[in-house]
Amino acid sequence: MARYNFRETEAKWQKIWAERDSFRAVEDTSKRKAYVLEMFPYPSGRIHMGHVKNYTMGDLIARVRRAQGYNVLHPMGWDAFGLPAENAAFQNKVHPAVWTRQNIDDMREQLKAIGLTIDWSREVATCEPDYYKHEQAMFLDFLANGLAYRRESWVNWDPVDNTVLANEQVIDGCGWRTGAPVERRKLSQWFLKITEYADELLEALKTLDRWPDKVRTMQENWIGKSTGAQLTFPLANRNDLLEVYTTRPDTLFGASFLAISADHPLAAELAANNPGLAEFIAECRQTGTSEAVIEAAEKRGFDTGLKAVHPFDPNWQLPVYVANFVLMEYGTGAIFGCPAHDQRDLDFARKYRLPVTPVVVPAGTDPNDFAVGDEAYTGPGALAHSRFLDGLDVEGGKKRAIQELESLGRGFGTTVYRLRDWGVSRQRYWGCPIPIIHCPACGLVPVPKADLPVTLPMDVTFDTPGNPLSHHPTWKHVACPTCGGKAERETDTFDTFFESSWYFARFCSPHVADKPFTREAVSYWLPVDQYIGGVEHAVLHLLYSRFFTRAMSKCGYLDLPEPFDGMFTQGMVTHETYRAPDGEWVSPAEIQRGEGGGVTRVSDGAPITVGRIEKMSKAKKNTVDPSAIIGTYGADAARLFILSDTPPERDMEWTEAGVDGAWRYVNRLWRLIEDYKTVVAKDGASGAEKAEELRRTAHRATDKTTSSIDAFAHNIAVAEVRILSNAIGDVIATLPIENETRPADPALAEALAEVVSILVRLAGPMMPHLGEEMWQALGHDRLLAEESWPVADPTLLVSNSVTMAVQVNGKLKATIDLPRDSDQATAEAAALKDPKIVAAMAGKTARKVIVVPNRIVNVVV
RNA sequence: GCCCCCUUGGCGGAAUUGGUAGACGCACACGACUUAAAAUCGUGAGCCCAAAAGGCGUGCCGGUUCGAGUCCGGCAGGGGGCACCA
Repeated sequence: MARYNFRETEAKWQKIWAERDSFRAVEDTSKRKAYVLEMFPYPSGRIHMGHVKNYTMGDLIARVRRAQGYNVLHPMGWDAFGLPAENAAFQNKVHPAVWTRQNIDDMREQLKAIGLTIDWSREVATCEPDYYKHEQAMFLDFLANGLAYRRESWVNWDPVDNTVLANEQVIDGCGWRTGAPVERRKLSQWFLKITEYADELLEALKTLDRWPDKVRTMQENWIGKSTGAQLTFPLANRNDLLEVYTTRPDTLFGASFLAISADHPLAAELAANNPGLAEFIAECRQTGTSEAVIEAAEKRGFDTGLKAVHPFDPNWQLPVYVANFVLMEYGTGAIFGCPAHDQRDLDFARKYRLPVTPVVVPAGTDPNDFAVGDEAYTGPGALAHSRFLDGLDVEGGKKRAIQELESLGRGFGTTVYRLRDWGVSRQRYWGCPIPIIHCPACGLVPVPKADLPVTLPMDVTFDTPGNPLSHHPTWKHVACPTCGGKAERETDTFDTFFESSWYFARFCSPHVADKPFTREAVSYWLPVDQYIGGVEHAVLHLLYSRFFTRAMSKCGYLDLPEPFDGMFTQGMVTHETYRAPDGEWVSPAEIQRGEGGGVTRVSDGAPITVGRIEKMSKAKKNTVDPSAIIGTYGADAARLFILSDTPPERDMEWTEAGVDGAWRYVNRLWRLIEDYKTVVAKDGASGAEKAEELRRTAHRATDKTTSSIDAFAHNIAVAEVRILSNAIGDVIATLPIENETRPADPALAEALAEVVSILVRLAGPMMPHLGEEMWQALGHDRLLAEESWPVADPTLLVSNSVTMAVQVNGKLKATIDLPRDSDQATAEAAALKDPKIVAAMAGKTARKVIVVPNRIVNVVV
């Protein structure tokens, strides 16, 4: 029998789906909708296995929902702005726009080879003016609504990419793309006011019950809500106040110093007349922000000589230091130090010989016997040495202290967030221009909406470092829209996360020209019912999009709090790594395995060391090209392997053996259909019984496959399909082929037809091309893509007899078959009669017998 | 340092949520077909024991329970997130 010809078949069905426009989404308010979305790709030039995994998972869901009668929106687009295009332009002398559009064309073809149910008529590319003009208008609306502003601030500067990075884009003190240690620079930047929604974004996490806990926790930590008090310390001999934030107002009587950040305005002022302090501040700024540096950095301070007055005691003065561990960006940039109950404060106090007074002591401890050594006490206890707070617990002390501060007018209870506003200015060319004009007379002037889009000039050069837009001879020179005088365009562009923060809404009506999307379209399609992507965006894209949805709602674009109703984060695709004797990484395509399991390089026979299994990366050369895989095994085999191997949220290891096994199953399924067509269901005593059993298997498989897909247990769904096909194969193997002319058993023939139809429909979303081919082979005129999902008959999910386990003292000794729902007495009697149980009881009498109906009998002796 | 997750055969992983541990697959071994190989089909397999009987088994120690992979406490190992956050 000929092998299944995937090359011909996959091309054929892809063509038919395209010709029939099978996957076009049309709004129809009479139908329930399902918006299935996978994170759109950056057009780097080639798709990778991570894309195949992502889009295969989404496609499985989209196909199942379609079969279940949902009106499905499953679009695709391109996150097309970004630095790689500029790097390519610099290296290959090709314009970013040309490079990007070529990559999009290449990758679109690669994606189509996977056989996805994408509505390509909705494709968008974020680098096109008809996309980004809408976000320019949106930005102006954000500005008008107080959600965008410009401010000079310390920023993270990536010295390799020559641009500013958002806090979310700095990982361990290094740029998220370049890995270069970020520098601190003070620049004027545009910010989006994400902090305005800090509390809403935090609170609404509770409503996102179809999101992974991991992502919700990460966002919660990132937002970093803390409650405490802000208090005022008057400075002695100076008509000035110092504002301090603390989460522990209860420990105020344990204070022994104040410390301000090196970036605090007061520090700068004092440094003007104090060279020693100026030098200390300069040293602080030099200290890097990387983990290693911070870990090693000593707590250091510089005594300013100033004294601050304790808010609860006008006669109590505390020294004021500038300290290297106080951050200007958090709280007020100033702290009070309570060494007994904070480790950093303790380290600092020991170094500068400051008092350490415990004011919280563990329950049952005498305050006068309690001392703090090298470790600060941060646990619960009773307040002591704290005047009016004495005896209260920590929480009570906080409340009482805040009450006192408020009545004295020296402070108030407050909430502080770790979340910073989102800096969106980037000093790059290949991004969306920020639609602002700097006028020497009028200041910051928004580009009038009628003049949008502000488009990128095409005649730019990349031979000088820095931003090509500011180098351009003419582009930035414009007349001020307000006064008509000479003015300059903003030459910064938006962070590319700006584009990806609203593309899911654009997909709802991608062709409207005068607005980003229509109200009707978004109110029908949004929120996205199922979003799928990598966990690396947990606090980047996923947080920005949530903010954007709220911001767009505030500006009247939408009426929606959350963009993504269901979120799923997929695991990565990994592969073994290979190294040649000279230490060079070797790609999987260049190696071969010998008889004895030895691995050598194909080109020169050099022995290869097999290394750890790691995320596929160009650096380690452990990548596998999806197009090569699809060329060798077909898209269906690749899809099946991805779905079957590992639970989707975990990292999967890509192996040749794995995809080879999937390919063999594709063939086996195809042969099964061919065999089915040649056999005849013969009659006999067992025919009806076999028919019944087969139908039970199929309906159980339907039930489990459906629930497994809904629960993202794709590997289980595949296993269920295999169980069903194995069962069908077993039955077919017992039947004669047609030319033996035996009379047919109608019951078995009917059951086989039903069960084979179920099998093909269950397998279709996993292996769609094979699915269509099998469906056609069964004689159907309609496409499988237009057929409905099988529904399990509940009466076939339970059988009439059950096998119960029988234990003696909790250890399995026998199993007994009983009619379903036998009563306890029957089960007990049957169990005690079983010879194995009699033997295991060794003549003893049962002290107790536990019967769980249809499950287990446990005899206790 | 803080927070979160994970640990089941040679491997990926199942287990109706406290009730027959190892579904389904990969790799392996043996057999059939073949001149031979590939492909295909069949059989086997957690570990110990020659086998049966039996015993032991879900990272380790303890607990709850008639019964624990599942619940509780402690420990070890691995992974992830945040991090001088007051």
